Amino acid sequence: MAKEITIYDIANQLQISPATVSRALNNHPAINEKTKVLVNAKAEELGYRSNKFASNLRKQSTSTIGVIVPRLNSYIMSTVLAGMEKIANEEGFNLIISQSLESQKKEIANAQTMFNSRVDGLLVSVAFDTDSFEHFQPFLKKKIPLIFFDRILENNNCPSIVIDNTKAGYEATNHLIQQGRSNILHITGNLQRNVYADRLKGYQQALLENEIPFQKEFLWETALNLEAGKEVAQRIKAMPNRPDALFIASDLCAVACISALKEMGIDVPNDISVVGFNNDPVAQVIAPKLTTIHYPAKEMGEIAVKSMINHLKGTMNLDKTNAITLRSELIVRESSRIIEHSA
Amino acid sequence: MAKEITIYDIANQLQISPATVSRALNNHPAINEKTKVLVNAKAEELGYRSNKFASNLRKQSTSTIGVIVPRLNSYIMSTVLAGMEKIANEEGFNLIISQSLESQKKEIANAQTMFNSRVDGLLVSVAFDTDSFEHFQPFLKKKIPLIFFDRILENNNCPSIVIDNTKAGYEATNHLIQQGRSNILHITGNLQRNVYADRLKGYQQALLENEIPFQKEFLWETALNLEAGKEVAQRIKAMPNRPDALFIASDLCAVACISALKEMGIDVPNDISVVGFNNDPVAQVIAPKLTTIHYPAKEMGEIAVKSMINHLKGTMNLDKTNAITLRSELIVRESSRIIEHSA
DNA sequence: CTGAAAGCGCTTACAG
DNA sequence: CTGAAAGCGCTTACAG
Repeated sequence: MAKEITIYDIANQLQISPATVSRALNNHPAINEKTKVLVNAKAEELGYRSNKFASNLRKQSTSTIGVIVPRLNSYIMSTVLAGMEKIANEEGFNLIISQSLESQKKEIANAQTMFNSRVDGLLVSVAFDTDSFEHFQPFLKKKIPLIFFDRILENNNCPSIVIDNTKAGYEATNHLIQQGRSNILHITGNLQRNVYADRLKGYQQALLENEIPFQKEFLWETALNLEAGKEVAQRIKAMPNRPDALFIASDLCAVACISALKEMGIDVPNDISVVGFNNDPVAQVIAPKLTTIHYPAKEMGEIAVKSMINHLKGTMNLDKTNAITLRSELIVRESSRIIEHSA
Repeated sequence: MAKEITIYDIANQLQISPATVSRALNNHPAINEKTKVLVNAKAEELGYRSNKFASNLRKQSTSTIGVIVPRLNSYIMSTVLAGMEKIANEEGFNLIISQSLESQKKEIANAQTMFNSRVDGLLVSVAFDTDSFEHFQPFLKKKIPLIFFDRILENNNCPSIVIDNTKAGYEATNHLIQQGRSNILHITGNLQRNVYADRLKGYQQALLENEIPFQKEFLWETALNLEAGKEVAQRIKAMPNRPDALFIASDLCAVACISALKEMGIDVPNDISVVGFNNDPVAQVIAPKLTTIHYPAKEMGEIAVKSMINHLKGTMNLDKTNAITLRSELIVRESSRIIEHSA
């Protein structure tokens, strides 16, 4: 293996000190422009590459941001991560990504790994069953900034980046009511999580405003995945009094449910109208096309990393920031349009 | 900020040398078991965490594997990454992930960042338009192992992890022929990429064996995304002699195309049967359900990282490995069954 | 089984 | 604008 070039090699060849080389390479304002040019040229010539480990060791910082997500392979999360990677890459930061696989236990292990990796900051969307903040305490103690996004933990003074799930839930439900529906079944995930709890709040609020009583039997907590969608359809089929609409907190689940309903001969939207959540690409390719809430996933990722980096650079202080709320949007398509069909 | 605990603190409190502490912490065989127990207990007590930067600097290795993918937010890639993360996490390695966004230019920049981050190994699936190996040469020169997966670059002595795309393409096409189809349109991506070139080979092979002439007009190179699927449907509608089957090298594109065809009143599978590729969850939730090739994405990610780590640890030498081929599988569903419909 | 000592490649407070 | 020197926290060849 060829020997690595260091700042000492550059310093020797240029007959200047390593300190000057280091400063020139880092574009230190006190260094003469000509020296900088010389140093950079020589660095290029020798194929120098900075040793981040020496630098990190010395500076006691890592330019690395940790990210813990429930899973990598969901539409929302992979899109959030794509946004995060984009900004981190542009800003010269590295991302260390790990997945909790919806288990608090794995999330705790991941948090510890992140801690030991000395990430400069941590971005977290929590698992289905996380009910403790304990594993994040070490970060706060060390003043390592911690930002929650999407699925957040409350009451811990950490900033969060979310959409207004209550508003989104309200709009989804209200839209169904405007279409003349009143027996609206709400299919959701673990209600311990803000995203689902808030969507439920919005659902209830819309019912209340329209003087439709909320029925516990019309609230189903599921895994919100493909399989859950099929099961929901089965259960609906068996109901003596079927709902006339569904508000399902995930598109993939909604689409699986619609597909199963159609196989049973139940017409969507005429027998049952459906609204999903996320604006997953899948929503556009089924028939009928799925009405849903657009979730700004890429933007959420970009803003999360951007906020973190600004905070780390000191250009923005997050300590006073409580929450950043992004705009979501109801997208009406055929799955909830009862009167007319699309051409 | 509380002061970080180092091995010197442990050494002082235990009245032994830092060298012994270091060895005990790393479970060095020469160290007395009792000493190890003592050191570990004290480390725990003081809240010690190893400084990876000092360790990496000294050891000249990083326990970090770089991954460059075309994009994070596709079903296949996010699933591959999920598999990679799982193994890396279990083995105590970190992953640095970046996306080329299908551009060679960005891929070059990412490769350089990986190089400067001194990854111990690099895993790459190349962009649509990558036509040079130049940006990977620095890794080979430094003997940093490089493994290609899914979209590979050939003739460079790097091991690759792939499925047998030719066989998969053959099976998909042959299945359509067995169903009585003979005007089979093949929708694919950039043919510079092995995955698409090989699927085409399989397609041609199946035609040849069945004495169906290959027609250039029945091979369409597209972006293989949702929009492309819609456009394909438009173009088909305008054709005087429409194909009776489609083999589309991506499920999402296939599903978008089916959806558009149905809106035009073209029946799938009776007018046109369709086979996709990947076994994206979306394949199961449309009507008709999509016949496709199951792509072992998670396994591919797991094997890629596992192979890399084994190589780095010296338990497996990759230098003689040319390619690891994973099993793919044709999954027949309704979109290509002409005779009978599912119950 | 343990220790003393050197060194990995940087950065920066201090001095000039 | 530049330099000398110390130190970040480890690991390991060498010695005993």
